[in-house]
Amino acid sequence: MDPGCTCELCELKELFFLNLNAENANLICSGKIEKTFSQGEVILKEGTMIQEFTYLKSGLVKLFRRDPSGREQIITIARPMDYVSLLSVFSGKLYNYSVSALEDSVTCNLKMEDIRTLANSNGKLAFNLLQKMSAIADTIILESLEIRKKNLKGRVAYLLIYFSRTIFFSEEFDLPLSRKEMADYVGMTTENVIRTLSEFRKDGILKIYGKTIQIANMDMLQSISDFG
Amino acid sequence: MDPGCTCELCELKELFFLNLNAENANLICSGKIEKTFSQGEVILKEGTMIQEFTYLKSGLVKLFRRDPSGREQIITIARPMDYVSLLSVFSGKLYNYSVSALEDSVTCNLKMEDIRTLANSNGKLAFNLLQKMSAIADTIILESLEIRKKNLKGRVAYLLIYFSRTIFFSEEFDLPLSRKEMADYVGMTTENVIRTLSEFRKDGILKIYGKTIQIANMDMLQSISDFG
DNA sequence: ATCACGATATGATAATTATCATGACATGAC
DNA sequence: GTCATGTCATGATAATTATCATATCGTGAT
Repeated sequence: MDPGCTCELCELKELFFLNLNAENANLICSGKIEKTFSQGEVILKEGTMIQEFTYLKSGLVKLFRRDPSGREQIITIARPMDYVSLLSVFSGKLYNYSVSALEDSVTCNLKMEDIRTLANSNGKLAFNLLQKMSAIADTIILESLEIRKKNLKGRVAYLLIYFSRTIFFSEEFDLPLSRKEMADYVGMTTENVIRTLSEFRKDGILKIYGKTIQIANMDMLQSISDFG
Repeated sequence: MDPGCTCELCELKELFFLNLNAENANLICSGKIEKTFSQGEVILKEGTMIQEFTYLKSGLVKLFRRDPSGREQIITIARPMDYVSLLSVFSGKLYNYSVSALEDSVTCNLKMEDIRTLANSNGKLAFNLLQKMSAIADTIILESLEIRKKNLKGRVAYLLIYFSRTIFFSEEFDLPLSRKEMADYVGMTTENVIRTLSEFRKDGILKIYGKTIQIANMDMLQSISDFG
């Protein structure tokens, strides 16, 4: 009954099984393809056709786009249980952003056509997808607004707290991004990201060992993020 | 057969009639309530319960939220044919943004419960809603990313082009926002918005008569927006 | 009409942020 | 191993942007 979808903890699977009968769930599951990506590999490329619904099974990825001058702008970071396909998947024909692997990652790919057909004939499934999409879009929009209104220190503080609370669930973690990528994320220069991190270190807010960050004073960091 | 939905050009109505049978379309239409708002009036308030699906029938509105310090941050501007209810409507219980009227506006309000019920039982409707939401979220996210990466001049130029192309379809228009609101939109100070406008005027890019703006050199404005 | 008030406008100055330069330090290619 | 390359780091300087001060203009209230 479930030949293709043997993964544990697949939110998507749950979604389908709650809303589809065995036959249709089977259809989806048997059509899925898993793909493996090493750190740094491109998973989806801006401007290419949307043909699959891509779900992140393990790993960590960044969504980004490139402006005409070639500079990268990071939209968000996604971990498993978030959809990777979210922007434009249901509205457009082409991806308007790229996705690449920050850690070794595995995706689960379903045919867009299957999802479309099933959603069209199954209100509950479509409505659940709608809720998920809405929640994800909400998060990204609010995140973007937060970043936009903060000053540099506030942005770096916000990003560190985001890693700590949302991605790693720990006050000590390995930065998944280079300083340059952090800069691309929050819209500042690499030098200033480095400088700000150094400053936080000097102020005793952080302990930094290369890529490893330990938040030594979360209260202070939080207030910098809130105030900035 | 269509007692309550007599408006012309209602994208929403079209959506429903394409996907619902007469009986259900009727259910939706007869339950709708129209509300009129004067310029400046609050249509939806951040933090309140989401009970209605609100559609803008005429006028122009701004979506915004307020940070703890009381400063307003404008998320986007919506004209008729855009959904007003979009963020969080399907994902949350409370609005996480406010909406107020920039011009005298009329909204068409449907019971959230009705939409939810119908969408759950009608895949096509839910899928169409999904596509609309996805497109709107996309637009807002890309808009926000554009603004975030530009410098002040670029932001003001971007905003003016946005008004010209997307809202008013003319190179001459009355600004729907005060200088302060423009500042809240693009995340800069009121003084700098004013200064930038003055500079554009001195450079012959704009002609400014109070709230009335005429774009005299669109090419130049475009390249400032692109480059900035 | 006068008044009060907010919006618009401009200048001076301070703070923030970017750019440029330089060097240390890793890491992979060879 | 050496070399090249890219990341991390810090300082000096330039450019951008915010803050503060002040003045004008328009508009609604009285």
